[in-house]
Amino acid sequence: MDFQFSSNENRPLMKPNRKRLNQDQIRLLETSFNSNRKLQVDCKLELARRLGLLPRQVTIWYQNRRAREKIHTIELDHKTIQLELDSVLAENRRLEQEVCMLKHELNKVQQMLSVANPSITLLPCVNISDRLKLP
DNA sequence: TTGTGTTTTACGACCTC
DNA sequence: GAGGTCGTAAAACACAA
Repeated sequence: MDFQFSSNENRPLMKPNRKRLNQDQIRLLETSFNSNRKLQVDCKLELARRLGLLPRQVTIWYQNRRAREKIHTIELDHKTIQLELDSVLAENRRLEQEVCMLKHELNKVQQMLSVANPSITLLPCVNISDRLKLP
């Protein structure tokens, strides 16, 4: 394996000259990953042998693949929650409109009653709607 | 080209069993 | 202690300007 060195001679970096895995290597790793998210030792050694990689590289690939899957899952969850939130907000708007309309109707009925019988005490509709509010 | 954003490989620190 | 996650560096790559 090729190595490159840091320009800082006090702290030489031993970083391997990285090469991306080819499509065949990725295909085999993906197939293996889909059958088991956790890498067994014997499986790692077999994969490394078949792919011409170091067992350490197979380990790293699995770690990174799990991390990518986790990010993908979180993104999907986020989208799902966002859709649910949008739906709840839409329902909330609809209910608010309904409350407003009912308050209006109640007002009209109270007005009609008070005209028909002035001795009736009007209910403050604002209090009625307040009772509908959740804590 | 080249500047820039994204993806992939690799590793160290820390955690769990 | 082996192997996991998490955060990150940096190489590899894609692509617009």
